[in-house]
Amino acid sequence: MSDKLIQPRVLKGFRDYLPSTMLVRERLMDTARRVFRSYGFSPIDTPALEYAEVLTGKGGEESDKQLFRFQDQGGRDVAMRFDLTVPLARFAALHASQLGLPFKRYHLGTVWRGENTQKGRYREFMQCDFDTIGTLSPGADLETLLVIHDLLVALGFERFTIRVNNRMVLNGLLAAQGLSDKTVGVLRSIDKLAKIGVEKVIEELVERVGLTTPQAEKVLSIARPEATLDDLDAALVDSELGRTGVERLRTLFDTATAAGIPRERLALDVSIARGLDYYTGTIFETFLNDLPGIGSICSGGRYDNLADLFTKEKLPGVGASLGLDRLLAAMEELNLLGDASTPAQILIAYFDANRLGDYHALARTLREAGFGVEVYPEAVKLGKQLQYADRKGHRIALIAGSQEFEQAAWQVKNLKLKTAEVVPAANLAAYLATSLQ
RNA sequence: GUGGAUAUAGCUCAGCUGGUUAGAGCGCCAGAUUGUGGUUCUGGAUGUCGCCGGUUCGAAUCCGGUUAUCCACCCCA
Repeated sequence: MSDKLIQPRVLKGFRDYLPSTMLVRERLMDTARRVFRSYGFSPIDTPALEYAEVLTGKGGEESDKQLFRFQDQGGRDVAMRFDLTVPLARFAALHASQLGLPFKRYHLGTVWRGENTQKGRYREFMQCDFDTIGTLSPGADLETLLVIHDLLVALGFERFTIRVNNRMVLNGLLAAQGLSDKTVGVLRSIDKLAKIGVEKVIEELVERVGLTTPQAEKVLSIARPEATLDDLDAALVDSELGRTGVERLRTLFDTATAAGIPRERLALDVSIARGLDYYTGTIFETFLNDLPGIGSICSGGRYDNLADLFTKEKLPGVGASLGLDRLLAAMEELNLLGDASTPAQILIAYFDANRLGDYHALARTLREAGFGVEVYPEAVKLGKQLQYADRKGHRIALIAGSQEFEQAAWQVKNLKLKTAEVVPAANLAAYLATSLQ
């Protein structure tokens, strides 16, 4: 053998997933799929690798810088997808004629960004996107909000806030004052509101963005967190665009409430900007109340011109993206991850060395009845097998030796409750079903 | 991409101004207990001190580089 070993390692920002993490990760994915499908979204998939020109140009300079980009073996200029929205635009432009509009799809996929890492920020991570394209209706905006809400609830969260904004509001305000060219700078500054406070933001708007003090104060009058829709209307008397945005927000809040979304989970927040330049209307960001610092775990919005680069056909859309791996990091931080590392709830002990066939016969019967069952592979002493079951997170251990086989019964040990009971083989499946509920 | 901090056993960390065989707690393994797990007791194993190089009689300790992680900026899921 070679005496020089290769160091086992992974790239910065890339990670291995152990069973205890992966079990949760797959459960989150299953939940997301279930919720998306329940609203009628259909699955699609697209390649991880695209022509670089497909991915550049739409997300802005920042995303171009973060692309993993290289030449393939045929000399083509290619890049790893940076998100799932731009590939959707390409996909929709390519297949528009077969899709039928409006088109609702979901897409769970890995994306890659060459940015610096931090907790909850990786270079490879999974996004769970859902979008509705081909309609300008406020109904689609509402449905997007409902999906975000129901998704979070289905994932087991209760304390979260969906912050809602509409890009027209700020754009309208700035346009009315001839400040349209300063939009990006203004957004960047007011995005820091929660971190650095009102005064610092005004300072920055004046010194770095170049607004006058009254203009900066006007911007802050609508961007501050306590602002209400009525405040917005008052500030936007001379901007039709801005008032349209406020009207959209009002409709969204009203219909969401009518549809049964608890009002305390929604917040108006004109300061959320979203970096990606393609959003044109409604914008969503979702924060966990118990861990806001990790950032938005589900973001999205309305983009009315996404496919413009690829087709002359008008393809507006609205949707959002769940950051599965960031959510996972948040759950780890909040101690919401279980420690089970097996998907099988039942372990059958290999107790009597001559009964291997009997143990596996029972395992197969129980699997047919829908249980996850593992048979311990070696006939080692019982204590060791139980310890294994305990550590792996099996909930039930089934044990049978000569005594049990004589009475056609199984000892059922509940590892969590530390109880044991002898159950006739005929009743076993029913007994397990109730105790595993 | 910019600035800063950190890197010692599976985990959390100690190791003072460089000095012989690098430590603790938890965990792990074995036994007490050859039909029963998380408690207790007894015993045991564990480390290229992130990696590469330099200074030195001598480096976990000092210096340089490198890689990774964390924090801030930027940005974002």
